[in-house]
Order: sequence, then C-alpha cells, then structure tokens
Amino acid sequence: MSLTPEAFSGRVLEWFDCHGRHDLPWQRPATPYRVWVSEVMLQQTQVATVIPYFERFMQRFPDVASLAAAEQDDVLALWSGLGYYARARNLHKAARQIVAEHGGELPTDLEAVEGLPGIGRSTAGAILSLGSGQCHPILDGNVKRVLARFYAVPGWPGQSATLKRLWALSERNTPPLRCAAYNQAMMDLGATLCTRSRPACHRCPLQNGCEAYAQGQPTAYPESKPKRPQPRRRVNMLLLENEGALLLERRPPSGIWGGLWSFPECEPGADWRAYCRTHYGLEPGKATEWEPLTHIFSHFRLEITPIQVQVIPSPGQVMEPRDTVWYNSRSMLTRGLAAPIERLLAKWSEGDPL
DNA sequence: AACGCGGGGAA
DNA sequence: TTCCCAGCGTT
Repeated sequence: MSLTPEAFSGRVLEWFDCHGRHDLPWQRPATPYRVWVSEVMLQQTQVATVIPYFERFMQRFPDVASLAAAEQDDVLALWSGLGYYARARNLHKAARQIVAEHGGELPTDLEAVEGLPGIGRSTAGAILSLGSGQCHPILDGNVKRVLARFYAVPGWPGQSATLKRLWALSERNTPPLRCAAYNQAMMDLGATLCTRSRPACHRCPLQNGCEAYAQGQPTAYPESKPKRPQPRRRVNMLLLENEGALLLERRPPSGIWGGLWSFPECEPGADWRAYCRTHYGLEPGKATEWEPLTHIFSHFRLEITPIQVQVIPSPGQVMEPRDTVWYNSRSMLTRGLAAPIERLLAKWSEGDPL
C-alpha cells in the first residue's frame, strides 16, 4: 500500500522546510535566466563544483543579452574545466535564439523552452517551476534515484520503459501547490540523503513506505548501466615551441573538446617531423618526448604522449590556413582549454620560466 | 578504477 | 526508437 501523492509530497515538503537548501546562488534571486544557467551547469556536475563557475558566469554574463552578444571563445573560456563543452555551446546558441526569436526573454511556454538547444524535458520543467512559478515535473538524476528506490522500480533509467515509469511517478507526485519547493526538495533529498552510495535512510522522511528500504537494499536501485570494455586510444600531442611560445590550435566545432584550444595531434606511428613541415610550415629541431599521461573518458581512455619540439618557420613552407595562436605563459589566455591541456601548459610553464 | 550525470544526434 | 557520445568529480 503506497502513499498517496499528497502524503508523499507533504512529507517531502515538510522535510524541505527544515533541511532543504534555501541559499544556493541561483536561488537569490531565482530568475528564469539564472535558473537556466545553473540547471545546465548542474546537468553533469555537482553543486559544489558548479558554484564558483556560476558566480563567474553571472559576473561576466548577467543576462541573456550579454551572453548572446559574447564570442563563443569567451563562453568556453568561462566553462574551461567543467567538461561536456557542448553544454556551453548550446547555452550560447540558445541565448542568441532567444534574442532572435523571443525578444530577449526566455519563453514561458514549456514546449518553447524545451525547443531550445541543450534543454530537454527535465531542464525545461526546472526552469519554469523554479524560475517562473509554474508547475511542471522534473526528472534529474537525484529525482530518478529517490523515485526508483521508493517504488523499487526495476531496470536502469536508460531503458525507455524504466524512464517512462519514472516520469509517470514524478508527474503523479508533483503537487500543484509549492511545486518549486517540491522539485528543489526532491533534488536536495537525492543529493544529500538518498545518495548513490551509503544513503542516510535513518534521516529520510520517506523511509516509511520506501520499498527499497523495506527490501534492505536501497542501493540496488536504480540498477546501474550495463558496462562494456573500454577501448584505448593513443595520440601524440605536439608542443611546438618558438621564441618561448607554444602553438595552440582550435579543435573542430563538435566532438571531443569541440571548439576548445589544444595542441596539434598526430597518430602514434606517424612521422611528426614531416607533419610539422607540411601542415604547419614549421621546421622541427630539438625534441623531447614527455612521459605519457592518460585521460579517462566514460567510453575510452586517451593516452597522450606529449612531444616538445623546438621549431622555426620553414623558409620553403607556408602554414596551412588553420585556426592557431601562439601561447605565451605571460599572456592571459581567455580561451577554452580542456583539463589535460591546461595541465600540460602549466607543466610547460614551470619548465620554461620566463 | 568505477561510476554517474541530461541532452543531442547518428544509426 | 535505440544507441552512442562526452569530461569531469566523487567514491
């Protein structure tokens, strides 16, 4: 015999008033724009990590108009280190779309919000409930976990049947009154008590009635994604150095580290000296191979072998038309950099004090 | 070393 | 419709 929706949301709201989070940066004030930016940052990232990024972002881009007017480089620069850079590209694209198609204000219609790049059903529901006082259900990772445990929902949320059930449960329990508080409460519950490992069931307002708890194994829900072996990829990164500066090149607009700045890459077996000449018009000289470093993605591991090469412009060769810049450790770089690239630059700067 | 996160786009 | 992609922090 499970709880009525009113009883479920009542318990959650009562808990929220005492133990929920009421002073997150995007809650004061909770405008649609601020909630939007925060929700996108929170899509793949935990609250503690997001907070400093959010503060910097709001300083630089306080509203839709300033974000829309910015260069993508400046947006990616503020996103450097957060990961999943498609989020930043979509945020920027959506801001321009809002200026072009919605008069510079976030639309207040659920379907219109959901139509913006980077915003799906859950993020749209969060923006309009937390930011505009409307009532819509949400289903982020925290809510999925709480509901999957309380109702012992089998399967993992990547399966369409499981996802459908979870959405139905979220819809059913979301109350028309205090909807924003309820949504925030469910996220807080999942983030602080009903955590992935070691949930604090003894403090949970939903303990009584929770089917996973009754079974004695709350962490069995939601089931985890079936995993497969991870392929390994190797790449050489060329740290081309000339007069105390390193060559950086912008990566293609989509894919890994899309739009970010990185080093020229070359296949492990390839002739990187010839590669320097033909693609960059640079004559390679003295070279040092660094210790490889491994960067882990969810679906593969990337083994990077950095090769530091002294280069001079080659008289006979011309650099191909490429999006490049010479990085000098004294110059402030306001461009997006992936985490391992940032580390390599730091390491290079240490070895090359100016 | 394994895990999880929300949405987009290709298959 | 179903996979596959992506980058960190946490455990």
